[in-house]
Amino acid sequence: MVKKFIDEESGKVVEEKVMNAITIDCVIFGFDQGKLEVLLVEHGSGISKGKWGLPGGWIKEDESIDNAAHRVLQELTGIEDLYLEQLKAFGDPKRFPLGRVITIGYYALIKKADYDVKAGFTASDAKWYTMDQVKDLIYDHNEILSYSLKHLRNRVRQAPIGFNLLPEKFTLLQIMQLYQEVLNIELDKPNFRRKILKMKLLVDLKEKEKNVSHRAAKLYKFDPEIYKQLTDKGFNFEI
Amino acid sequence: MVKKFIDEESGKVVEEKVMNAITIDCVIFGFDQGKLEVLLVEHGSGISKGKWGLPGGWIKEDESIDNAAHRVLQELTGIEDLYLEQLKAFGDPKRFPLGRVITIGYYALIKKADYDVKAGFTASDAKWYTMDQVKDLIYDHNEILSYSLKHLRNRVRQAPIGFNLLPEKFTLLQIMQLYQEVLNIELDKPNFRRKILKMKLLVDLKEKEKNVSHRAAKLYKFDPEIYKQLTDKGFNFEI
DNA sequence: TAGTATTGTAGTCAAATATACTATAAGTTA
DNA sequence: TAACTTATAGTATATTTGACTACAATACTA
Repeated sequence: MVKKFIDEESGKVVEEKVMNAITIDCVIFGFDQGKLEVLLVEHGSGISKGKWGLPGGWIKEDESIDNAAHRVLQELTGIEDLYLEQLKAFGDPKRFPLGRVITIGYYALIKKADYDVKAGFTASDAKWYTMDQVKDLIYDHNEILSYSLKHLRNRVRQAPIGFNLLPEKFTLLQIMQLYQEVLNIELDKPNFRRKILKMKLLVDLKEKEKNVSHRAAKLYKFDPEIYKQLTDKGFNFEI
Repeated sequence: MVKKFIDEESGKVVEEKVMNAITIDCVIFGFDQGKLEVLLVEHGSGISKGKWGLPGGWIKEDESIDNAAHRVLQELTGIEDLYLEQLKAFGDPKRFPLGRVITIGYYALIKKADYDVKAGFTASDAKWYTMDQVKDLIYDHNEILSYSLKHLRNRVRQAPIGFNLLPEKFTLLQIMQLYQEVLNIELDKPNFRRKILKMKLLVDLKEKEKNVSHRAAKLYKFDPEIYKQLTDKGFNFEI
């Protein structure tokens, strides 16, 4: 690991405390068949070869951290527009075995049904894991993952971000199952319907789901514009 | 700004993208006479001489980010135990005029009445500002400050952290005024009393305030142990 | 084609909570 | 002692939540 560096102007070696290696690591959440999933990658080389971890990368000199995260995700998944939010920085001096590396954790929510996320992966393998399938990850990635889940559980109740895990068009039951899974709670169907419809946040698409072996449910979509108008009027999303 | 560095093993100059200068900046909140305040420092030297900004410092090679933040605050204020939480990392490539510096923002809540916070400041001057007194700060510190205020407003409603801004012993009116100030809302006295007392979170100290020119109010304190017991039973703090 | 299973959707009712008040007590100050 | 300020108790109404019942619509299957 790098420990000394050169000051460009003076040419002298500068104290090592100023500089740090810094990376991005991203928790990519998906939702499939009622289960919350996370996308992990297998490391193809280096000391952690064969182990699984969060997808990540370096921050370039001329890009913002958010841009770096977007770029890394775009390279990995091919998806341009996804929900992406910074979690926090993780910087235990021993988190990376070969030296001091600070990482900035992000989490992303993607509409798994609408994309083939693994398209962008090349050398290393990538795989979806349900939360209880996740075992030992490299470095402190288990900590980052559990922190992000905790964070997601808070955020999902305060802001309408859960929709980013569902297809563009969804049924009320799908949202409810999403909340049940993410928050690990049981919800009452009629009560949940009433609560979410009363917000007047969802657009009734006047369509019904197809190819289901039961009575087809109405399809809705989430409209960010409507949400903005509501919040401007003082509306506060809460589940 | 430093742009190249040496790999210790090979002795070669390594690509510059890997390393970054990284700092801590801390928003220190206080509460005095019904007003939320923030502690700013005047820069005594360098390109930002004479300007005001958030207190900050470098992260050392062998300390965690949290420890760095604690150390920086301890050096500045002399206070060991204060409420300190990481906000997020700020990394716009242009945020620092002389080169790429990523900063990790923290915010702290201190019991202003119980300490003389400015004791630790030496060279540079330090001063408390109410939120509306804050003008142009250096770099992106206005952004960090406004982000931290937004974050505080969310957190203060979800967790009993507001008490960290009050003296050890406080009255119900003091808490209420704190919430009114931080959240910028009006509250009803009897209703607020009932709500907070019903939580059974506060310890009645069987004491009354002194030297007040009106009927003295009962004093209470916040007990983290009680809060822990309540949360273990499923209690959820919410204002 | 009748029956059964599954999910969607509407409605009811009591309990809990929030909100807007009024009233009074206990002090301080003039 | 009167006027004033703040603490504290209480009340009445609206709103929300939670548990539950009922029934409609559709698909499958015997």
